[in-house]
Amino acid sequence: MHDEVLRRIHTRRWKPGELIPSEADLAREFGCARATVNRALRELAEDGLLERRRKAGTRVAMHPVRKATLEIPIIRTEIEAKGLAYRYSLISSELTAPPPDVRARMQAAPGADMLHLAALHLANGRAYVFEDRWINLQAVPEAAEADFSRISANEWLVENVPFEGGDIAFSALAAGPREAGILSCREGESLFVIDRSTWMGDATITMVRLIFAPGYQMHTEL
Amino acid sequence: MHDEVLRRIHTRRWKPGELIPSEADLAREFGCARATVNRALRELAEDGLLERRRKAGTRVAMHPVRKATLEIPIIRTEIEAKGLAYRYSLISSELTAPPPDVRARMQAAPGADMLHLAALHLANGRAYVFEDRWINLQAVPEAAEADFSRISANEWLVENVPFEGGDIAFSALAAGPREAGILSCREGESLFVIDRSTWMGDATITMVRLIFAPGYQMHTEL
DNA sequence: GAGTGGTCTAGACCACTGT
DNA sequence: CAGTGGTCTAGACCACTCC
Repeated sequence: MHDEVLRRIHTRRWKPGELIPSEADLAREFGCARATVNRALRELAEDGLLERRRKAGTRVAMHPVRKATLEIPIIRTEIEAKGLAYRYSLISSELTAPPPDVRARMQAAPGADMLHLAALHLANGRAYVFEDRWINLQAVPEAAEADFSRISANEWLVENVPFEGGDIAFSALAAGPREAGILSCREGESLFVIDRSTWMGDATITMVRLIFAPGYQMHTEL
Repeated sequence: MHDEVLRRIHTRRWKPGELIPSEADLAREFGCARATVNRALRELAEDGLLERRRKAGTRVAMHPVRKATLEIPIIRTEIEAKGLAYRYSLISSELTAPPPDVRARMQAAPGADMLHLAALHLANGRAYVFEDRWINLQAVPEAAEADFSRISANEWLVENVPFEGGDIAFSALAAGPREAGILSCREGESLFVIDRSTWMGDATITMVRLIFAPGYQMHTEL
């Protein structure tokens, strides 16, 4: 069912922009229940291949906005999945007041201290990614007790703190003196960067910047 | 239903790694049909929050591999969605034999020419992204007739050529002389890059490298 | 073998929305 | 207001996989 509809889209029997038969008609044509048709069409709509509106019917998407699904793994898992040896090193950990931009984006109380961590993840002994993170202790008080010299905040948070949502931004950054020193690369080299923040309820839990060593590629399929 | 299960995960009433009741049990508890429970749990499993195995049952994911869904829009649409004026400029178009790495990745016949395009997309008159693309004319012969000085290959392909899948890689690149010239930036500046290829059946349709002007961020939510 | 999820059927009511 | 998709019920059979 799902596959047959997909075939009709790919073979252009149903062309982009075209209205396709209603669920009831398709159920009759395929000799199956409407629920089956509904599920197939709903899945294809979630994949961006169909556009559905009540009363108006179902159309083949004019511009199939393909959605790439990025899996965001724990860094240790990502490195070990490549068959490399993982090592982790805490660079610094301090309780301090965040700079204004961080405080603003985390909607934190003016006087409150936060946990600021810097750490390096290594693959086969070579710098892989530098993690610069702020943790909101008002939202996650138990983070004050965690031993981030043993386990990375990345891993500890995923295992211990549930979250409802967050946002991610990907960009490129030229290595400054600090990044060059930590990642053992030349100043000015082009580095891949992920900025991420996660929230639960109305509290921002953590903000992190991941700066990857030169040559890093993030890969996914369509 | 879906939301209530989500609540139980977030409030840790069901903890990571824990086995939750079977669909039949939950249907009794919630006083609803098993199909309803099934749909809710299936969706949460697709989001990476649950792990399901026949006979073994359903568990709360230990490491909730959150999946960020990237929407890959047409460049014109992306620029216009930001409220900026879109302009497009074809830099070069030639029919030529691809370099060995391109030919290898596209699994093309040794002697075959391909269409090689270079183009610039502008937002409010400023360089936004440089598009360097190869199109496999064996897979898409009608591309030879298209007028890529009028419509970008990006847009033409999305509208005219269906595809089954592809892969995307994101990385960072230091601007060389060519990129600096085209994107009006300094040599050595750090640029965000997307490499994408798409296929249909067993033929690779196109390979494209998108090099974005400095400061570009790709953004999504979790 | 037994218990789980995966998928389907047949039917129902509802919510939205274009005409 | 009529037609569409959105969601649900109650029941069934099957496929897989752990024991």
